[in-house]
Amino acid sequence: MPVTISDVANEAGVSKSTVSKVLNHWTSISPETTARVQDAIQKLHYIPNSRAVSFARQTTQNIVYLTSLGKDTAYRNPHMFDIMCGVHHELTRRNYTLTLVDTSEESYPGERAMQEINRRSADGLIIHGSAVSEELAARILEENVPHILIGHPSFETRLCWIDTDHTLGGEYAADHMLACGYTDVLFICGKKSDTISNQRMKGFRKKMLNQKQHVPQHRIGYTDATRQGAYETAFRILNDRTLPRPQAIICANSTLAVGTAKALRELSLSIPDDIAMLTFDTYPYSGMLDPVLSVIDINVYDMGVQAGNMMIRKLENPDLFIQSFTTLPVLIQGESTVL
Amino acid sequence: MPVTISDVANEAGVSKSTVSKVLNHWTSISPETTARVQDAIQKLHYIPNSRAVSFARQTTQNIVYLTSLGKDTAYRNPHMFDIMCGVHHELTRRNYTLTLVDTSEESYPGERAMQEINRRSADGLIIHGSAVSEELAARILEENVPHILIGHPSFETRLCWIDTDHTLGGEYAADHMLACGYTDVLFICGKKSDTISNQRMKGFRKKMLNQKQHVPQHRIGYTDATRQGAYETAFRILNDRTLPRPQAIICANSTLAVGTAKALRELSLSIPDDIAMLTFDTYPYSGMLDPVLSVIDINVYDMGVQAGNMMIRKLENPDLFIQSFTTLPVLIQGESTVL
DNA sequence: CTTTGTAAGGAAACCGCTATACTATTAAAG
DNA sequence: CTTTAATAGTATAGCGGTTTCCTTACAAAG
Repeated sequence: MPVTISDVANEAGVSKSTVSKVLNHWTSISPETTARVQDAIQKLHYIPNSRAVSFARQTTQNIVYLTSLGKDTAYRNPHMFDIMCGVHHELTRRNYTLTLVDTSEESYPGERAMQEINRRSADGLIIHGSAVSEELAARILEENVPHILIGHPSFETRLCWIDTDHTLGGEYAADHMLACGYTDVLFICGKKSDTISNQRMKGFRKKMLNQKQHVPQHRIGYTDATRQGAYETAFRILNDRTLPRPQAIICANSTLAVGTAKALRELSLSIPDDIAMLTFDTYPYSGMLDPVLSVIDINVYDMGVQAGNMMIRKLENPDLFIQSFTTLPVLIQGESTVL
Repeated sequence: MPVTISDVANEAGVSKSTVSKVLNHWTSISPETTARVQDAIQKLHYIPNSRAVSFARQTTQNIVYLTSLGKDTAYRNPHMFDIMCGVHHELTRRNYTLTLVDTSEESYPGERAMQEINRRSADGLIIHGSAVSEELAARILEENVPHILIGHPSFETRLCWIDTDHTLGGEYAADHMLACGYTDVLFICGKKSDTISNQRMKGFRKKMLNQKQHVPQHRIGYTDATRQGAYETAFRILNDRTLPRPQAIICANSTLAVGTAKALRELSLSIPDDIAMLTFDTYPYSGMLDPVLSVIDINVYDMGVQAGNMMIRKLENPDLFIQSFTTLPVLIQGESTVL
C-alpha cells in the first residue's frame, strides 16, 4: 500500500488540505506547520500519485511527439531522433514528460495522437514534419490543439511551425565558396520539385550574384534525388571535357554527396586537391568519410529544444500568439574545402 | 466542457455503471441497452478520460524507456533508437504508451525513472544497457519494479534482461568464412576487456577449431577499440611480409571495420578480390560503403519487440517467472565476401 | 466595546471512471 | 406454487489529490 496524502496528514496531525497546501507552496501555512508536514513526508517517504494530481488538476504535463517510426528509422532519419532528443531535453527541464506516438500503420497519420489529446492524456502535439496529414491539420485547427510542427507544411499556413532557413543555408554555402576563393562551382541539386534542395540552390545563386558571380544554368545539375542519380549527373558533367572542370562542387544534401563522391573517385579526382566539396546536412558516418566533408548543417538538436520551449510557452500562456519561426544553419568546416 | 460518462448515461437513459460496463465489455448488459449506449457514445462523441480511467484502475498502461540521451545520440548510438522503435511498436500494439526518460544529467542514472514508478505514472521500466547503475539495480530489486534490461549487466544477475548471443555471432562468422572457403582469417578485436568483441572472437575460434581449423594467436589482432587503433593494427599485420596474407578479415564491430577498411585502401588491397571482409553490426552508412560489407548483425528492432513483449507479459501475469534470454544474430551477405 | 480584517487551517465537494454490492425481474427447477 | 438461480441494471464507495468556501482566533481600527 503506497503512502497517500491522508497518511501524511494523520502523521502530521493536520488535514489533507494543509498537506496539499504545503506541497504546492501555498502561503497561508505557518512555518511550524509546514515543517511538521515536511517531516511527516520525509518520514513516510511520501510521493504524490501523479495520476491523481493530473486528474484533479485536469492537466497532464505530457506532450506527444508524433512521427513515423519503423524498422531502420534511426538509420534512414537520424535527424528526427536528434530533434526528439532536443525536445525531450527541454520538456524534462520544465517538468513535462514526452510520449512517443507513431503514425505509420494509421488510417490517417495523427489518428492516435488526436486520441491522446481527446482522452486527455497529453496537453499538446509536437509533430515531426512529414507526420502531418491534411486531415490532422484540419482537426488540430478545428479543436484548437496546442501544436508545433517541425518543418513547415506546404498546404496549411495557419499551423505553427519551426524550420531551418534553407535559403539562408544556400547563401552560407556561397559565402563559404567565395571565402575559399572558389568562383566556378557546380551545384548538384535534387528534383526540381524538391523544395529544400531548390531553396538551397536559389539562396546560393542569389548570394553568388550579389557578389558579382553569375552561376550559369549548366552549373546546376538536377538529379532524381537518389545516390545513383547524383553519381550519374556528377559523372556526366565532370567528364564533359568541353567545359573546364569546376573548382568546387556543392551537394544539396548528403545522399547526393555520397553519389557525387563516388563519381569523383571513379574520375580519380581527389578532394580537395583537384576539386573541393561542400554538402548540406551531416549524417552519422560523415566523420568516417575520408576526407571529412565540409557541411552546412542544421542544428537539429537545438531546433528540438526550441520546439519544446515554444510548446510550453504556448501551454502556459494560452492567449499568447506564438509565431512560427526559422532557425539558422551552421557551417562545419571539414577537410573538403580549404580556406 | 468535454463529454463525460454521466452525459452518456443521461443520453442513453441508463446509469453510469451501465455505460462503464458497456465500455469494458461486461457481459451482463442486454444487446438492446448496449446498442442504446453505443448510440449515445457516437452521438456525443464521447471519449473516456484516460487519466480518470488510469486513476480509478490504479494502472497506467505506460512504460518508461530509460536511456542516456543527448546531442548526437542518434549518431553515436543508432541501435538504441532502433530498439526503441521495436519496443514502441509492441507496446502500441498492446495499448501501452511509451515515455522516454533520459539518464544523463542525473545524480544517479535512473533517478527520474524510479520517480515515475513511485509516482505511479508508469508500470514498468525498459532500460537500455548502459543506463543501469548499481544503485538503480538495487532499488529495482528492493522495490520489486517490473523491468527488462536490454543488454545484460555485468554486476547483477538477479535482474531480467534480453541480449544477443555474441558468442553465437562469432560462430556464425566462422561458419560463413568456411562456407566461403576462407580458412586463413585475421580477426580484428577490441580491447581484451571488451566483453562483446571477445565473445565474438571466442565463438569464432571455437567454431573454427570444431571444423579442424586452428586459429593461431597471431591471427587475432587486439586493438584499443578505436578506428585509428584498428587501422594501425590491421596495417601492421597485413604489411608484415614474413606472414602470408590472410584470405579474409573479420572485424569485431563496425568502428573497427572503418579503420580496417582504411588500412586496406592504403595497402591497395581490394575487397573482396585481394581479401574478403566480414564485420559485426550494421551502421547507418553501411549501405553507402563501397563495397557493401557482409555483416553478422543484431536484429535490434526485433529485440525491442521482444523486450516490449516480455514487459507486458510480466505486467499482466505478475507471478509468472520471466527468464532472461538471448536472441539470435543474423548474417547479412554483402559484397565483401564471396560464397 | 464593537466592528473589521486577516492569518491559519479545516470540511467537503469535486475531478471522471471503476468495481463491488445490491435490487428487481424473469426463468427454471422441484 | 414456491424456491432457487440467473440476468439486467443501479447505487455508491472509492481512487488520491485540489480547491473553494468556511470557521476560528486574534489583532487592529473605529
